[in-house]
This record gives sequence, structure tokens and C-alpha cells, in this order.
Amino acid sequence: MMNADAATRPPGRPREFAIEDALDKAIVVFSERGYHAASISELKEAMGLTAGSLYKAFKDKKAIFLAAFDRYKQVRNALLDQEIGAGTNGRDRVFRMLRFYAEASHGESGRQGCLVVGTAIELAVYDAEAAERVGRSMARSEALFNRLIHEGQADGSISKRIDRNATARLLLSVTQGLRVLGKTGPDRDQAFSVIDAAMKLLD
Amino acid sequence: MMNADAATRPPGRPREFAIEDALDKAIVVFSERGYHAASISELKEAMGLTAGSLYKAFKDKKAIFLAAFDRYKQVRNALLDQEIGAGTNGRDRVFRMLRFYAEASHGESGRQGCLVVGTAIELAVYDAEAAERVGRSMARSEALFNRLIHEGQADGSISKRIDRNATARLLLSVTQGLRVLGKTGPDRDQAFSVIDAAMKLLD
DNA sequence: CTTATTTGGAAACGATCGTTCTCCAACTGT
DNA sequence: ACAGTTGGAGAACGATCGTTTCCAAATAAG
Repeated sequence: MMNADAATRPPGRPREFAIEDALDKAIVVFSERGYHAASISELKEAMGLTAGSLYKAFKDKKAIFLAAFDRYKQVRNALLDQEIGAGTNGRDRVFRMLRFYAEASHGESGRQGCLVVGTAIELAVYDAEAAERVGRSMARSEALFNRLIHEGQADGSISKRIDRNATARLLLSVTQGLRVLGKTGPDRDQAFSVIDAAMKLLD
Repeated sequence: MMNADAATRPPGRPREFAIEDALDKAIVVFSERGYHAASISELKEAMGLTAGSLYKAFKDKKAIFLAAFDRYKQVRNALLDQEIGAGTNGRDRVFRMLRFYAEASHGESGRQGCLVVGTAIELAVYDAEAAERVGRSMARSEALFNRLIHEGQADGSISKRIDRNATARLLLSVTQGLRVLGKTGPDRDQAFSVIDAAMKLLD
């Protein structure tokens, strides 16, 4: 007889760990160490898995990395969208997006680093799949800035005279640059003074 | 009798290659591939040396990297200082500095990448010597922006109302961010539209 | 029950890593 | 000419890399 559960369990021994929990640990290792310096041994230990289990869940090291990247993007995008959703107008939403990056770029999370930036630097030039993911991530962020500026210009909170496309790209540069600086150390106040100054671009 | 040359040659067989030429090749490999992905085999081939010669000139792989980093900084700093020196006032010198980074961040040199950014992302968190070099490089650039803004405020080309410290850090973020974006591809026009928009920060 | 299928765990694989060693050639000062 | 010193070339080193294999355990289906 068929399994009555809503989701029928597949045959064979069930997996003893949640893939997403394991990927969350992998994200930390890949972010801090980078792709090449993160060895399978480190990943095994951080994810609490043995080599056998790892290679049954993922084809190879790159597959682990890409899955971690995709989960990172999914989680971060959800948090960012939620933060932006609380904004009251276009200018406020731009500020919240900048603040979101400034928050991530200092202290512990700043030192841990951004998987997108790390992938762009370390992998994108030689790996097409990585490059495509980085490109899509950057394009999404730029388009988001662009849309928020547009909304601000419509609701009167952002000057209609500014070049929307150039400013969106500029704000994207600022956020990616903050992620680089965050690796070696500006403190919270410095990161926030940067985005305060950047808000001038909307006048 | 003593050697009559101005610079007395040291004893032993003379080196058949110029260290600086070899480092220039190493810079390309380390910039494109990153520290960990750049193998000694690749470095050997690019630098035109055998393992023996490499390890007689440098203590280990990290020493090669740090020497390449130092030469990279020396060359880039000289070019940047020359470019800035041609500026007519503070605002023009800031623009030239931004243009210098925009120029490096697109096309072939953009794909090759910046050794400072790469080192910040890949090495700085775990290696104190690398972190110190990155920190000093960032501090120099920030101080330079700061000084140029100050000069502009003195000669009337930059508004006295702007926050010099915050704006200098912001411009530094923009340049480092451009280097990240340059890995995956904005073209020349896009890179320059970013710095044109950034000049608004000086009004 | 048996059979098929999948996972967990650990040992083991070949390949490549960074590094060292060895031998000889090229140069110095005496 | 000779001893001393360093560089060039390439073989070889142990360590670690990413990956595979093997076997016991766990589950579904017949």
C-alpha cells in the first residue's frame, strides 16, 4: 500500500541531517576561508558530516559551494526584502537597503564576508556557473536600487534630477566596497557614516 | 683588486633574471587566480623559472606573494601619484583618482582584478602580514582622498559643507566596489558613469 | 521474510600541493 | 689556478587535496 503521508518518503535509509542546516554551516566556512582554502576536511567538520555522506548529498566540492551560494542568496534576499518592505517611501527604502549592507559589513559578519563578493573575486573569472550567479546577484541588487530610486522620484522623496541608472550602479558599488572594507575592519560608526554620506546622492 | 663598478657584484653565480620582471608576471597570476588557486607550477611557468630558482629567490609561496603585493603597490602608487599630480585643483584631483580606478576596473584589467581587494577577501582574515598590508593600503587611499578633498575645500572647488572624513571613506568604498564589479563585467561607459555620479558628493 | 535502495562511517585512492635535495655550471676574490 | 659561493634544472619528498570504495545500518516494496 502507498504511504499515507503527504510527502511520500523515498526508498532507502533516510538522511540523518537537514541539508539546509549543513549548508548554513558551509556558508560560514566558504565565506571566511574562500572556495579554495576551504578544504573538504574543514567542511566535513563544520557541517558535522563524513566524506561519504557529503558526497552522497552533493556531486563534488563545487556543487556544495553552489548550493551554499544559492542558500545564502535566498536567505539574504528574504531578509533584505523584509527590511525594504518596512520603508515608508523611496528614499527611506534606499536608506534601509544601504543600512542592511552597512550592518553586514562591520564586526563579526564583516570579517566573515560576503559570499557574492568572494565568489566574484575568487571564482567568477574561471568558472562560468559561478560567474552567472554573481552576475545575476549584482543585476538584482542594481535593479532593486534602480526601482527604489524610481519610487522615490515618484513619491517626491528623491530628486527627479538625478541619473537613476548611474546612481543605482554607484550605490551598488558602495555596498560591494563596504563588504571589501569590512574584511579588515571599519567599525560600526564608520560603516554608517559612509551610508549617511551616500544619501546625499539622492538630493 | 676590487671591482671597479659602482655597485660591487656579490659573490657567486649571478641571477639570470630580474626579480622585478618575475614579480610582474607573478602579479598577473595572483591577481587573476588568487593566492590559493595560484599553484607553484603556474607561477613557475608564468615567471619562467624552475622550482629551484624560485625557492632561492624567495623563502616560500607567501614570500613570493608578499613581494608581488609590494611591487604591485609600488607601481600602482607611482602611477596614481603621477595622475593626481596633473590635476589643476582639489576637485580635479579627486576626479582623476576616481578615473584611475574606473580605468583599472573595466575590461581586461578589470577581469585581472586588484591584488589589494583579492588579498583583503582571501587572505586578510587569516594572515596578519597580509592584513597589515591591506590595512595600510586602504588607509593610504582614504587619507589621500581626505587630503584631496581638503585641498579642494581650500581652493574653492569643493564645498566646505561636506563631511571630509565620511566622504573620503565613501569614495574609497566606491573604488573598491568598482574593483569587485569589474570582475564580472561592467563596461567602460558604465564604470565612468559611476564616477561621474560620485562627483556629486563634492557639491 | 527477502530484495532493492539509500545513508553513515571509515579506510583508502591517485593526484597535486608546496618544498627540498642533488648535481653541475657560473661567477667571485685571493 | 683555486677555493668559496650562488644560481639553474629537475628529480624526489611528505603532506594534503578531492574523491571513491566498501560494509553495516536503515528504510520501502514485494
